[in-house]
Amino acid sequence: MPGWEEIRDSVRERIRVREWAPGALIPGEERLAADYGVARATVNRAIRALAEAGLVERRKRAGTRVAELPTRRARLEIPVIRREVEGQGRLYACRLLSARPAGLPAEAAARLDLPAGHAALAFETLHLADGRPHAHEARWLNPAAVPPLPDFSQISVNEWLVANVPVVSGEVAFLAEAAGPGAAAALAIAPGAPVLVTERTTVGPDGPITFVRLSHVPGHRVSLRL
Amino acid sequence: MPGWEEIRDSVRERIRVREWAPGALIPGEERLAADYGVARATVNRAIRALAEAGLVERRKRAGTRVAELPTRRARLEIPVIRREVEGQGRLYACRLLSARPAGLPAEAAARLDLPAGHAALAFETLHLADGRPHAHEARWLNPAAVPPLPDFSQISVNEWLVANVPVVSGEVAFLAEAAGPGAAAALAIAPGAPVLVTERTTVGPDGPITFVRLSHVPGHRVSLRL
DNA sequence: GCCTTTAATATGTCTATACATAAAGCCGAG
DNA sequence: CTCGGCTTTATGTATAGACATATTAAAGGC
Repeated sequence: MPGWEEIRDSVRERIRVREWAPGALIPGEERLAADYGVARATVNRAIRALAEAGLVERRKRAGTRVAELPTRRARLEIPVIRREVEGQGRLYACRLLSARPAGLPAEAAARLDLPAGHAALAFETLHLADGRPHAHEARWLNPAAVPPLPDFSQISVNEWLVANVPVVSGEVAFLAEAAGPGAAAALAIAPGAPVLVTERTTVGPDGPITFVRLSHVPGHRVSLRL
Repeated sequence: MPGWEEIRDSVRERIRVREWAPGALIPGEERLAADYGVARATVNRAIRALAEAGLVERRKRAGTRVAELPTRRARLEIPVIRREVEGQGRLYACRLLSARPAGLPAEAAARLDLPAGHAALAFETLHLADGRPHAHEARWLNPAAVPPLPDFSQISVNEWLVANVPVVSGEVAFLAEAAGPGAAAALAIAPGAPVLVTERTTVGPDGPITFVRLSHVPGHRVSLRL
């Protein structure tokens, strides 16, 4: 008696060998349930898993069809930097370079959907791995959206936020740019060297929370498994 | 009578307001089901969704506890480039710059877990959006792992692979580097300009399939929603 | 006291059944 | 011929009950 995972695998295989071509309808749950000799709920679980993986598309009444161009989906687990570093067996440390009130620069304002110049707190942090620069963080925090701040000499801004402010939605983006003077100095690299930048915007229940730009040391790879 | 999504939201909220602190056990399914007045399966569906989102961790017998550092997960939908470009309302085109047998270079070999110099097919493709360079693709294909190849003047290598070769596992990585001479010429940018590179490795049922390096035009952002 | 076996327990899954919901397609009114 | 509304149908969700499985905690043997 097959379980839902076996049915999922079997259906995936039947799609692979083109028993059902891309774009074609596959049999309904009722039918598959009878074929496999299981209850419809079991088939539902299996096909739903394939739908979540993007291999099939389901619509009520219209049935389930094999996706035309199976969009692969990768999951990125966004790590707290400390964990990422420690996960590589290296010693983590961070230094708060500056923390001061500041108006939002245009780019941060646009990402946070707030007016440029909006009152914010600006943080600059250097993350270290084994004592050497790992990433330079520039962060703008919307004070209206977070509880009173603690003393950030003890805990990194990021970790405090992760643990204390609920996130409703957000965005992560990757881009490449030439290292700016601030980041280059902090990371001890040549200005203009290509750096991988991850930008993160998070929105909480009380509005936009924070916008972070992380400039990674050259050679850094962000990797996701499929 | 609440559905599983409402229960999921309710539990998420109760975690948010610290009714159950990070690391703490939350009540068992049986108990929650009684509290909410639903069947256990409904609670199971709700809590499982939270577990998949990384907000709680479940273990048999041990129960469900609130995750200590809620690792946010982002989903990246890896688009066929044509779709990505067309999704922005721009006209897509691609030009196959070269296609020839070649030994695997060291980097590609390492990623594919094949010996350096292993027989492969090397492709170079330029992707265009609205007639202007969008990305430069260097690809190595393991001929042993794919069916006979079609004529790639009609369809892009990528699209043919997506539609014709099943992928078992793989990896996507982002990094920044200075544009190499080949990519710089193809993209019509200054050599040494910072470019975002996405590397993709895919493995199929018959072994490693392909390794791709996509060099994007400066200013390109890859963005994921949380 | 320490190690092994056993029982208790929370989650995981399956079943059979029922009703809800969305949307495709039919059909009649205008 | 077109626009609503109705019917049909596949998926979505809920339920009570059962058994499976993984783990922990307790009981037992040495």
